[in-house]
Amino acid sequence: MLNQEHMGFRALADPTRRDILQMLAERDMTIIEVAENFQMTCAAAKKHLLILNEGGLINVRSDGRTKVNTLNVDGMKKVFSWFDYFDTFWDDRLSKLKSEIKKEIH
Amino acid sequence: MLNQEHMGFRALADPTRRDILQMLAERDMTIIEVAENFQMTCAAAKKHLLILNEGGLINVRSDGRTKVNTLNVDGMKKVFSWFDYFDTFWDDRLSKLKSEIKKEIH
DNA sequence: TTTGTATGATACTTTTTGGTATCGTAAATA
DNA sequence: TATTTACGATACCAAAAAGTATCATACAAA
Repeated sequence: MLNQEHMGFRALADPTRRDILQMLAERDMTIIEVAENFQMTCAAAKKHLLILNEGGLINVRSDGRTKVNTLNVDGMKKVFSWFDYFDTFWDDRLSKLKSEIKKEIH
Repeated sequence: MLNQEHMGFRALADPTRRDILQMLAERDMTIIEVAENFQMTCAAAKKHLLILNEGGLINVRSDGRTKVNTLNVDGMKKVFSWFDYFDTFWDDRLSKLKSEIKKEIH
């Protein structure tokens, strides 16, 4: 196991885990719900959730006797911000934002 | 092999490959230069460059008898834009950008 | 106790990573 | 022209990491 950044990228390398994250962006889910939605066993879902957790991309909260998995926005931001290094290449994205903001101002 | 998006994320899963990308953001490099910079054999470097290429994150251009590896900005943007799905969670990042752009305008 | 939830522990297979060794080719030069 | 050299591609192998599948366990609540 390397650092947190690496674990985040590693967690994102799997398509199922990326889909789980997008679903968690919509609503919190128990492990059972994840397993049902992605047609896998509970044990398999557990592993994906564990890796997502180790990557700091999700949190787990106890709610009575069930556990609820939620998106960890800060963890997502950290991975997202790795791309900051390439900011100089994002000009069009920036200029798009600029024109939108100018519209907003006027 | 799945789709291009997946190959992009897969390519980013390795720390060495992320470092290679950051270096390519600074300057183009031959395979030999990559191998030297990361203290690995040419064969190992070749494999990383191949995976980066399959992920659409780099391009290779022939220059005389040497081959030059360059950052593929469009490919990088495609992976980067996967995070658009989570835009609603990025508010503070957006407002930070906004205030910077407003400063720039005035 | 039984049931629904969740976790742990293995065992097995596949993929990834990096090494050595080899081969091909284009260009410079003796 | 023949040879050497630089650059790079490929094949094969071993170790490590990751993915998959199954079975056993824990535990609270009805």
